[in-house]
Amino acid sequence: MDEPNEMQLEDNKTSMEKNIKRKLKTPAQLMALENFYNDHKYPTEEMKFELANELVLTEKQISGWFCHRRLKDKRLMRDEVCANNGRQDRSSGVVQDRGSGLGQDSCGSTKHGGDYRYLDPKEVESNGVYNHELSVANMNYAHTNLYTENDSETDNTSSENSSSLQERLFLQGHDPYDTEPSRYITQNGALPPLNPKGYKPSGYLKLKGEIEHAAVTAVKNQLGRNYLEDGPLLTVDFDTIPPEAFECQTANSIKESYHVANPSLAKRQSNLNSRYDPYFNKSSSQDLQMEGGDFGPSHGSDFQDKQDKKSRQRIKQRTTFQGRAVRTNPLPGKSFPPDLYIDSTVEAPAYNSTRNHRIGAKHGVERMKSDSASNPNDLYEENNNPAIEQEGPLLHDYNNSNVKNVRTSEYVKSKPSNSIRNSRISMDTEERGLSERMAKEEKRNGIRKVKKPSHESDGGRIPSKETMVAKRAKVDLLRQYDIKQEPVAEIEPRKTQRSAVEMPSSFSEDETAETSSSLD
DNA sequence: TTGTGTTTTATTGCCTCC
DNA sequence: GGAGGCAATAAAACACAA
Repeated sequence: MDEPNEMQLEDNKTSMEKNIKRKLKTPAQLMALENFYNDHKYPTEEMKFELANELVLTEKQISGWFCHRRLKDKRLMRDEVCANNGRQDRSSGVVQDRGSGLGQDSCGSTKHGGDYRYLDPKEVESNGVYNHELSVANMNYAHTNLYTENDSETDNTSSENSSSLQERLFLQGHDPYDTEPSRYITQNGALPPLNPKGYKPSGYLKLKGEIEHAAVTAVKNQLGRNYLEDGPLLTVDFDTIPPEAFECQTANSIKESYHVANPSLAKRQSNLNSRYDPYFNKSSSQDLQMEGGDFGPSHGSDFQDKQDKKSRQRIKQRTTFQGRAVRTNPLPGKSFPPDLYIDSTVEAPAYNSTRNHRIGAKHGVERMKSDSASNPNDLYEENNNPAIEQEGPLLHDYNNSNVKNVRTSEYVKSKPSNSIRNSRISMDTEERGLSERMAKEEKRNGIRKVKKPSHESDGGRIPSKETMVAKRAKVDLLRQYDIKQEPVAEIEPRKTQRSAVEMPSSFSEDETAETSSSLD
């Protein structure tokens, strides 16, 4: 009777002893996991096994990581919903209509009616997509294949996997939640067809997208050239729009929406950025060195450290990453998807300011670069880690996965961003993928007693999806394209703009709704 | 240098589904 | 009943401010 317990205790002991110090995943592992997670949020056993083998992790670790990763997304979504609800309360019905009939519910859950109820998260995330032989090394290729396959598919939102949908949407520049100015509004202010390629989101995406299009279009039209010609002007001038334009204080509310609705958000965003910036800045400064062709000699020196610190402090005050690496094709030999260029050239620079934060966001993976630059020997703690020894295979594959990476960066890039939106980006997929589960969760939560006030419910958490996206974007771009960042000095002029945190960088849904509501 | 806050990882228990 | 997933929790790792 007690034996199993004792055995268990012993096992736990040993396992605890083994894991006295929990080990952080190596950047390579994280990157692989993240990339894989993009495609398969619910990996099958086989997938986990393969992943575990490839990454030299246990299946348990893989499972745990995915589990936590999902939780993380979920949490972000929850926060976002909370934040949105807070703001929506102050806005008029347009916003709320947006979710009508869609089972929009209160903070912490997303019940989706319509098409998504047919989605089985598991099936969608794993089986539905995973038709390729799995190998971490092939993940990106699989992804690519998935793309092309889906592109040729007819619209069947209810049956397609959410990831592919998401990707396709992004690939086509049609984030249903998003309204990218360069795409969604033409020079004459008319709405372009929702889907030039024939894809049309159904259900929630469809309704939401259309509503937003109308709303956004209205605002965009009103803002006129500033918006159409140059994004940043929009945000910069946004504050100066006479109150009459919005019939009352909404002009301010737009500007302050984030702070008002969720002051902690801005604060946390700020914290986040400040926290993450150094990582990037570090790499940034190193990139500058790299640009000069000076890679190694100063690594690890005190001088270097001090310089880094100083430069970090200086650069931290600036806009760090302008996504220019994406804007200019760093690899003349390699083709960038047209979207990228369109996006880069046409997209309102206002987005850049926010993108800066996103791309500049730190993550362990990001450190991979900076660390590798600063201390090659310290790239990985585990020199004996086969996965790292396989850095060849592992990283090499990523290096080869241009399409994937471009997609990823595009994924980041093409989105007008703020912390709220960032969450949504990932949730587009996951909400649907998890909708069923979430519904159950809802159900369960109604019955289940909360043991403790969860820290998750503070509603102020900064979506680290942002960091994920930023991480991927930066790492992918920098690593795979060996991008040389442009000197900060070139970027500096933008620092006159308010930070992404402070200003609504784009027509996010809420802002749009607020403005459009007053337009009515 | 230290305290604080955040993120990440690991573990455990419960629930749902097959 | 087992497997898988989620939520809660603890703790390590990390970054930043004072």
